[in-house]
Amino acid sequence: MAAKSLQSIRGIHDGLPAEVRVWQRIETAARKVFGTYAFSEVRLPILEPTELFVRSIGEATDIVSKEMYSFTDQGGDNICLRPEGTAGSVRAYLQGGLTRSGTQRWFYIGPMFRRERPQKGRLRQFQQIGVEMFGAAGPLEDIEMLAMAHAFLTELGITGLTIEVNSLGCAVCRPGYRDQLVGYLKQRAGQLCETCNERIEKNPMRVLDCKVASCQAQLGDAPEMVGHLCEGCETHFTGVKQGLDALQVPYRINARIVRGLDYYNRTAFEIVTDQLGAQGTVLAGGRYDGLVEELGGPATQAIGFAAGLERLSMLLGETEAAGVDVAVVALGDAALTYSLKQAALLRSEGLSVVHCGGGNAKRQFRVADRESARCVVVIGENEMHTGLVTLKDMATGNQHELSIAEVVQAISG
RNA sequence: GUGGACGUAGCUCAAUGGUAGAGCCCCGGCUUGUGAUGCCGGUGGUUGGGGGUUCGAGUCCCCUCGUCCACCCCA
Repeated sequence: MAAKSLQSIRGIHDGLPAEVRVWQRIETAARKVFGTYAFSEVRLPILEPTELFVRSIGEATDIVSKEMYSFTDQGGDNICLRPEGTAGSVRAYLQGGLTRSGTQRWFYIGPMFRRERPQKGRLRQFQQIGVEMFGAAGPLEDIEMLAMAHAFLTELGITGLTIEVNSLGCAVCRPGYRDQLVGYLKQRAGQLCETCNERIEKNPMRVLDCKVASCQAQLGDAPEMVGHLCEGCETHFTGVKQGLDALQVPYRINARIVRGLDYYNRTAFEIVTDQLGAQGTVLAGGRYDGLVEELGGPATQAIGFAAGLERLSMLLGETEAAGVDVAVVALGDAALTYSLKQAALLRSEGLSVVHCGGGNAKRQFRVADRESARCVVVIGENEMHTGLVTLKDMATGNQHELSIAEVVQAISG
């Protein structure tokens, strides 16, 4: 608590070694699994024109209306820190001229920014692992997307997750359903909570998953989107369900999943846990068939999802530090330079080596212990003369005089 | 943006309005070529910051910053 004036910004945290180890575990799993589905990594800008998100996410959404870090730069351009990854991906897809290059399967890992009040599982700078597929027509891509998300979380060994799937309909069937729902809600407006009354006009589907018990009590027979799908959406949704069944991907229909962002249609899904308090959504996504065209490209069906790295991390627990292979203890000033050379030799063989800094033996062994070194190589004047080193196994306490080559053999083998 | 809880040593936490402490960690010694277990000693704090009440504030009041939890919303 010492230096008060120099703190990171509220809700923006440091990734220190213990945390980053867990992130890397997640990233490794993502690269492995997404690779098996032939997805390629993209690295996209963190700064984007503000207009991009206004046009894609929707001006009325909370993200755009109050959560974006946007500002005017020295040249007068209105730019912002990206609040999510899909809009930028679409922008890059179009800008890169890839609309005639066949299906694009992308994933990315990186920070996103939203100026919200921080709480459990919610930060102002957070990291997402996102996946986008452009040129994804049928239910088949939806199925593979869900299967890939499932495989990813399975690879991580996270249990207690539920895959929830819904269909949000499309421009054909959603408006009619919406009207019907609004009518239903208006009849019961008196019994609904204050926020739900605000939601009736702004985002009526959100009323369906209100947490207030008295609201839920009113909504038992509320109309649901899945009961009002047009023929195209119905066929699509049925195809998705059949495919998931065939692949034995466990899921349940949650007719009350709502997507906050304007661009979603048809398949929407969330993978949720009950272990993270109010922020139970660990991974979420869906289809956004209209967005590419909306942003000036050719009509292109697309689907994607994003997972919150920090939320996943909270479900995994600590990852043990790798620990160094060898700690070098140099005894006597005469052996210092020589010991540095021996350390370099060990490193050139690929071992991870810490030099304990010379000085008294006890201190150096304590350093070796704190570094969780598997072995200590002791180098003093005796060793300099014989050309050998003393290798001590820190677990057993046994030690022998060996050549460097034998040390490498003993540790690697 | 709204509401609630909290902020004391590097960490985890004590201290009826009356001299700021403990455990762990760290450093040193017992042992100048041997760690993790022992014993002895030591460093470390403007009690988040600022103001107020009081003879006296870590403790009470106000403001501010931050953390956590929830709402809103979302990964």
